[in-house]
Amino acid sequence: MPPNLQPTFRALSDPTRRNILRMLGQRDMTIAEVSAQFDMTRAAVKKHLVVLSDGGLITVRTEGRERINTLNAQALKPVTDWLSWFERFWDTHLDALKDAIETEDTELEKDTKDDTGHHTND
Amino acid sequence: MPPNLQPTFRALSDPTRRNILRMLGQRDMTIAEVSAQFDMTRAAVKKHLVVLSDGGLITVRTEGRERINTLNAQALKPVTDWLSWFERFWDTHLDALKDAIETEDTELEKDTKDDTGHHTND
DNA sequence: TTGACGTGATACCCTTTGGCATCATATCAA
DNA sequence: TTGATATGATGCCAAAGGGTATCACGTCAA
Repeated sequence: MPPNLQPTFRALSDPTRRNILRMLGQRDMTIAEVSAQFDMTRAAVKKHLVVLSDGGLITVRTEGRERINTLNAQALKPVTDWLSWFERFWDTHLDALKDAIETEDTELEKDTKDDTGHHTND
Repeated sequence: MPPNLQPTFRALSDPTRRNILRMLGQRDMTIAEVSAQFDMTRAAVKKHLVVLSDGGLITVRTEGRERINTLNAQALKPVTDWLSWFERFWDTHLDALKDAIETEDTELEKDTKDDTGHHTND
């Protein structure tokens, strides 16, 4: 059972945060280093980092008085998995996946309070 | 040059909208049909459909007095492409992609007003 | 010890977002 | 025509989001 997608999708919904992920994909950075790349205060960047952390997309380790932010790209896997369900609509060379897809059809997302699960499809 | 990712990521950031996409992946639906699946007013669902449309994820065609919503899964492609940049961190069997990835390294996202492009990395 | 430095935390602001209620408009069916 | 149906559009509201400014606190280096 995949973890809740919502915090991760939420984290990805902001361009600043997406850019931070790309930056951290190149090297670990302190908050100050990340902040230096943007036209906003350190506090604002810090907020973004918290959201990214909530989404599991980064981890933070303390090193002296610094906080090193590290990309945790594995947290993107549930997102790509969710998206892969739709690949059938543009990708034609799908074969073995069909079965897995079909069985997964009826299970829609149940990751937040407002998911009522009313889907009476099928 | 991929279209702006922001409207698409934005559209995906809400669980109701993600569920709508899954539903439309199974069959085209009118607004009323979509609304029937959720514990919210038609007006609220309509707003979600507008956001999905803004993100290019659905198309709408008029049929009599009805509005048929159709999934446009191709609009997810830029998202998966963006995410694929990170696959190197959990996927090991990457070979030919390495070069393409390297050349793409320096080009971060430029899809909104608040992307300052200050990235002095490299 | 004493600052400077890196960060956490909080309060406040304005805008966006997700929801509702309501009314207007167009179409289908008698 | 007349009424039910399907939708569009608008205004309102509370909450969330993205920023700022500011202060407190631990850490490093003299």
